[in-house]
Amino acid sequence: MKSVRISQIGDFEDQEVQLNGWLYNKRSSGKLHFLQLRDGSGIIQCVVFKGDVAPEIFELCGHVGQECSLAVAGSVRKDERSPLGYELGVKTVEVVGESSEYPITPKEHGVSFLLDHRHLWLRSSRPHAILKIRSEICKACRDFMEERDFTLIDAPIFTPAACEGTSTLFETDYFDQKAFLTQSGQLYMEAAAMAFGNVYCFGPTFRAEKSKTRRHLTEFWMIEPEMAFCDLKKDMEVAEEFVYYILKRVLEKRREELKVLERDIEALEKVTLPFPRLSYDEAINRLQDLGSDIKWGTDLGGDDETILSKQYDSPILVHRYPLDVKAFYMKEDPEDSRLALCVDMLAPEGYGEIIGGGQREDDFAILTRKINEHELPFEAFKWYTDLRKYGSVPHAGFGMGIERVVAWLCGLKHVRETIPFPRMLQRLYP
RNA sequence: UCCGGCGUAGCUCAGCUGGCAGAGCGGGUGACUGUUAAUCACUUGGUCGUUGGUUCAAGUCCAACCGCCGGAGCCA
Repeated sequence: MKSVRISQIGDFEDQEVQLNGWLYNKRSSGKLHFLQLRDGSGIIQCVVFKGDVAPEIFELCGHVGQECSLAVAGSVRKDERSPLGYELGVKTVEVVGESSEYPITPKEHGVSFLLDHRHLWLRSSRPHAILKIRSEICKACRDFMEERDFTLIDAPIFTPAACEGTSTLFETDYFDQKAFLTQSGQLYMEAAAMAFGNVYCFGPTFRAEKSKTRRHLTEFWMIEPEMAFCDLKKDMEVAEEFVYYILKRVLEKRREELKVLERDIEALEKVTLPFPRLSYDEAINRLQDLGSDIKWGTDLGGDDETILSKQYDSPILVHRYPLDVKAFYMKEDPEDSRLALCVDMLAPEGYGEIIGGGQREDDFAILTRKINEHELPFEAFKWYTDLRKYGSVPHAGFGMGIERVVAWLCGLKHVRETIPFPRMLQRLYP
């Protein structure tokens, strides 16, 4: 008999098939058992009628536990009462693997309990929907880069030094020296951009920051494009087109999952190109008008980002922050030496920063001075300054945090649900 | 690191001015031919986070510690 996936069940109406899956839930009513079977592609109700199956099969179905794995055979039939449109009229059931007292019941659970059981929680409909959307977003990212002729260049995970200061790095032994887990692939992408033109990396990054907020993980995934012969203006255009492309893909392909998550889809459909652009100066004035006590020269706080982004339906691009609050590699604005040619993209609905990027300092003398001013070890960055000695060109790029984009598109309060196995200040298990 | 809050059954929680440890869900048994987090009956289940203190008596009051949650800073 043919084994089929639940998502394909409509192609087999009135045919006998075998389904392989796990028992999601069960209800009984005298001479009937209703088995909700889950196989990762969908959930279907399998109806076991006492008159249709052997007595020992009916008895067995009364005692199978939640998440018991089953091979169920029967006939596919259309049924208006089913959310799927079809159910299975069961002929035989075989237990593949027993399960009893499964910890995650259909009732409510707390965050800590669910995260302690993340390896099992993945089976539930909500994590399932989120991770399907994450998968779609990752694919959209790669498709966009592929279509725009970006070359995938994988950045190293072990690095000899920080790119933005050492306080937030995970340190590890590397034979007879120290190594750090990467907090960005950007510097390596700059080298690669000089070789390939347009490049990107996509992988995990690590921050040892002891931050406990809904927007932070110690291990998170970032996609970092870098473009040679590119200025801030073009950088912002690529960034907005990229985010819009991802959004459209999710709306097109993952509507069912958004519904499971009860996402306000209309809010996502309001996003249009081009995204509003605000200079840092304008943002500060705007925030002060809205009642914030923020002063020129400081970075935007979480509350400020929320207040600002709630003024718009689309993500916004805030550009040209004060040089002093930004990393050493940011290029100075030739029109105002207090400013950096950088940009942050803030997602709407208060989701905050999803992209940070900008034009890089391409002058050898200025970059060397900046490294010293930031008290960074020059030896560790010697290779990086070489890029300014041998055919330096204007170049720019950005980094997008995948988890924050997933949180925004899914409408989630906390990024811990956007990654299969979150790593946080208080969590390294499972 | 700082500021708040919470630790009671497998889970979610109630437990008042200190006086016999509780509910719902889950697990088990049974009833029911159409259930949708099924329903109904019975039943099972406890080192009240840890240590110390006050008291005739502490889940309850006090102290310290541990764990977790929320927020801030920093960032994607």
